[in-house]
Amino acid sequence: MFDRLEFRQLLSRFPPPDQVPVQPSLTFEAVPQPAGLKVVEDAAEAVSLLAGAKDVGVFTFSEGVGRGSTVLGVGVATEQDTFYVAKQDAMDAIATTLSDRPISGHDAKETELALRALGGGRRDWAFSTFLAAYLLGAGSRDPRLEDLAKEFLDVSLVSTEQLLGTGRKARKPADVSISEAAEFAARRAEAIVHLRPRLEAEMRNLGVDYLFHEIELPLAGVLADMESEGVAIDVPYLKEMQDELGEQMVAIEAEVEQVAGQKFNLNAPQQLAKVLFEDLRLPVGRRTKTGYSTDADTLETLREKHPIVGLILEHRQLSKLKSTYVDALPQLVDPLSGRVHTSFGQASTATGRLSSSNPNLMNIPIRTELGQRIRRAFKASRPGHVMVSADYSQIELRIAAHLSGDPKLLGAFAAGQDIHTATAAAVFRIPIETVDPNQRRLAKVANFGSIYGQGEYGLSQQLGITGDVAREFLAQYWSTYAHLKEYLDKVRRQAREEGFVVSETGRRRAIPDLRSPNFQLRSAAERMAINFPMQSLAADIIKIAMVRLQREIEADNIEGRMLLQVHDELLFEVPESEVDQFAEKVPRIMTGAFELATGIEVETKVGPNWADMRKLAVVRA
DNA sequence: TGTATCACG
DNA sequence: ACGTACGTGATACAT
Repeated sequence: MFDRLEFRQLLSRFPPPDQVPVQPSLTFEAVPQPAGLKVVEDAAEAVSLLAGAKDVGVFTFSEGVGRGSTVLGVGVATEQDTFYVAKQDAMDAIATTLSDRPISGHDAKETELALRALGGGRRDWAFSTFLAAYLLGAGSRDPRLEDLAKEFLDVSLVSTEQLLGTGRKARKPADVSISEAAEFAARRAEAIVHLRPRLEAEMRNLGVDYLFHEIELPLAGVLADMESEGVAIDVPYLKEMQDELGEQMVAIEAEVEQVAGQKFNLNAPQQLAKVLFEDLRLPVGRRTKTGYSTDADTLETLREKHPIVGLILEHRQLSKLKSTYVDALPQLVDPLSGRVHTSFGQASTATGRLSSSNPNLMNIPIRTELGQRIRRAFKASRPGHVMVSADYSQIELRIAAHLSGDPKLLGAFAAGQDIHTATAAAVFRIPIETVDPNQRRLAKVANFGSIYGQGEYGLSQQLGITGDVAREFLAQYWSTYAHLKEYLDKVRRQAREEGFVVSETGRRRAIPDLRSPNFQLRSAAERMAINFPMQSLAADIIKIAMVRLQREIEADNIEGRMLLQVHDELLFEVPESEVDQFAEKVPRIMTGAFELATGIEVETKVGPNWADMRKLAVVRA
């Protein structure tokens, strides 16, 4: 998103909010000349070098990433010393000694996992250059330590690419000499210690210090816990499904060959487009950069025109779900734990949401019958345990009501009404009891569209109605929620003036295209600006809840564990004996995480797996 | 490496 | 007249 993170430039796009005092000048003492770098072999000596240090910076040098990595050495820096430890007993001693004191690192979650692998316990983190840079830059790319050191310290660190090389000349971390590894890791630890006061000042200046200390930094440890915990999947069950789906796909492929009169690769959009639009002469819909679009929306409009279309849509679904989940998940089971361990991205989104990768457990299917079958594979595996889930109801629309103060929207939430039904009643001016399912569907699409900045055309496409009908519907919608409209217009206007947006918690997003002369780019930027305050506050509310929940779970010394977060949902694996405790704890903390004018509603469920769950309670507070 | 597609909130 | 809903990550294909 941002070309080679130009932090100074970025910061200039982020003037501080009025209520935060502007520091007259952010100047710092010069970075001390690099001190002599020691390679320490003796465990007792390594530990003694930590005595009396105010801050300890740590950079672990590992083979592999995340949980499964092997730590090859640890770079450590204090105000006095910079050293590197590569001998196992000395690394273990360092990790243990650092267990009971806050330390500074680059990526706190990754370093935490590495230190735990060395036998260190949980710790509180004092600082993370990675998370600070994320909050300062609000970019969507992973902030790199060498860029920060260059920008804020004018120090050139050896980059990972320089150390290991790229392409076929690349070498493994294990093949790096001790002295090179020491220079790499210890200088990084040193840079972390030197960066800390500078980045802390920048964060205070920008008003993101609350977010940093109260949310992101403690969350890093929670995410490390969740990644370590993992989630069990039923591998034999998925293997069975693999065969079944494979057979179904082969059958459909044969049918398609019959109907089309030729054999081709159904997964290749270009081949498919040729068959549909040239050979079978079906009416062309949307176009892409490279040719005819064959996406599901387009194919759906052709369903009645030719029997091949339905077959292709079915094959698409099977192929997607089989390759992405049924085939992939069993291969990602960790042989040691027997579970899958995702990686949560804590600094990879522009809105403050988390992301999940390797595997992505935030997009496990749920909407279709086949999707439900896949979700069923995620199960409570420990004896006597069950899954408990808790999700926020309509959190973004509640936030929209809260931020806009729209009386109609607030009133509907206050009355405990189904928000889409209430919207339909108001827009169609009919009694709420008489709203039919189609009217509710229209209202639901409009409600979601409004928080994404959707316009008339988008709505008409989404609903399959004409532009005229969409215009009339939207006119009624916006006259119903006139205050919401006013609020969204204000966000758009202010964003355009300032070039960035700020959330309730102080989270920021720079959107340079807000000033683009190009209508299309500018419009897209405005939609991002409109959505940001709602999506990002929702992200922060659940993050606050996660931090508080994990603290309470630890303090109460109970067995149940937080496993996953999926934007507005938390998933736990708990002993049956603790279900009542979680059913009280989880909604209390989730609803108490932030005060919204609408109140917050949380629904809890329990069951043997992630698909078959019965409702426990709906808690409003 | 880029594009199209589609899984989720 | 423009083009058309926000935020992600994984897969397969084509280059």
